[in-house]
Amino acid sequence: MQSPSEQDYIQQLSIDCVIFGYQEKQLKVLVPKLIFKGDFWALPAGFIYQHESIDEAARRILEGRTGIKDIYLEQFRVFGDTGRSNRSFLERLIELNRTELGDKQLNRKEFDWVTRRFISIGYYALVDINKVNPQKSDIDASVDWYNIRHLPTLIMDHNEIIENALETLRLHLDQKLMAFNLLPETFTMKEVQELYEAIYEKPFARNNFQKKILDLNVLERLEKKFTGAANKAPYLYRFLR
Amino acid sequence: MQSPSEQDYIQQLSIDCVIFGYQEKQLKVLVPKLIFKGDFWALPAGFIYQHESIDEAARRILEGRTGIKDIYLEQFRVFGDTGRSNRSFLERLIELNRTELGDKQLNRKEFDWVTRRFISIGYYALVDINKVNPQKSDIDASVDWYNIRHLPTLIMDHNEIIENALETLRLHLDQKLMAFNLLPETFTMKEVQELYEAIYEKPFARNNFQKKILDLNVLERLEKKFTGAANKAPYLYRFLR
DNA sequence: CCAAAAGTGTTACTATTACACCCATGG
DNA sequence: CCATGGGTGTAATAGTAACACTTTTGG
Repeated sequence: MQSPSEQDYIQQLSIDCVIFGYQEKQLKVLVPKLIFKGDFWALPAGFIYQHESIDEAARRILEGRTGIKDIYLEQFRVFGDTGRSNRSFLERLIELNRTELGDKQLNRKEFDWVTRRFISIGYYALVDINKVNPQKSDIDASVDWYNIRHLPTLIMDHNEIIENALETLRLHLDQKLMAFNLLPETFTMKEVQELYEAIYEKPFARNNFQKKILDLNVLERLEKKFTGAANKAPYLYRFLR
Repeated sequence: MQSPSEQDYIQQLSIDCVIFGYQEKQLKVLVPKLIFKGDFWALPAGFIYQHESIDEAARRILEGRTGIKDIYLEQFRVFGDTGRSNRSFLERLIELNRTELGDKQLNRKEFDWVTRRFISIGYYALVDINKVNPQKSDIDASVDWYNIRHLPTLIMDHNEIIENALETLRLHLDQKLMAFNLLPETFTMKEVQELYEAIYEKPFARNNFQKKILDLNVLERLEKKFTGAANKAPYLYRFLR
């Protein structure tokens, strides 16, 4: 693999992705953990090739981490404070991994490239968690889904970026009808409600919620879902359009 | 003045500013016209120094064009398509200005720098039009306020950027209570209403509008404003907080 | 005293929230 | 036939839009 500094990237500009998923009534974020000693977690990120648009770059980064092509994604903010540099984090990483890094020492050019000030475009993505096969990059020890309220402390301002993504998600959820991107192909109304409750961290009244969602006229009612439970079987729905 | 390529800017990243003002019941945008032959209009723009945040850069650019320091501004979107380059526009400009450019020929290095692909962060600003003293840069023939519905055709995607800024302005106007940034220190309720009508391009009912705005509890009612007209004098208001 | 425009109150409508009831399901 | 959870209808409330009336102002 070519090192970043040798590739034809836009300089000092990166993309950070907040990948949202939903499972077991919890809103989750896909966060890789780095292979190095010292417990470093960092958002999936990447750079922009000269020949691709920023949306294409975000799509490429997301496909690399999730294995899926058609992903709902949206830019939500640029993070451009002067303090945004990998330097302090990388120095600590090198300090803690001196022995392991001995042979495959980062060369000077590489170190300078990645420790310069970076301005980052924040993208968030909504995926059906069941369709995702989390992919490790060559510096990831693991890639896991974390409940948004039980995240580890990530590097730099990545926790703040996630919080910012969540705020934007809440603001635009109804307006752009994007919630259904987090659900499987078919789902019950209760599942939609629990998803909303996970996102907004507050309860909704069952009957009013159903009315509100159905009044959007974007759901097709399918057959009933028999679970074997001793109660009325709920309908399944599919998202249209 | 140093040429861009010699300065310590972030590469291939620019800031485009949509400066909104309000006058004579019209929403206006401050647009400079370039000195070159061929009628080129371009949004106030600039680059980001290594030592300043993107917000600071936007503030610097805005202060340079308006002469005022404390400006309400907000980033609203990144424009990052691959086609975004000054090349075609600059080639046409050079073609049309061959004779004039003869002596002060752009050098190759300079041309290469400014014709590379650029990714631009869009900021919009809201100003009290009476406080602004439009400043020409050294390549501006004039800087004028244009009614947002009677804009000239600007270079590149700048018309699209303005339309995008307006959409964001509409979306966040009430939520962030920013309308008052477009008005002078004191104003009548009718002026607020006409401002809203200019922004949303639709009429509002007078009495309901008054109630809505007063219910925000952010206005202080001052003395009456006597214009000499043969009708009840309206109150003046001041924005609080 | 009149026209014009501002202030305010009152009613009608609509959307949201709260409450209530009935129905399907499997043990 | 009972407990459980789902579907739906109705009443109460709040928020918005429409309408009406009164007041102030200078000629």
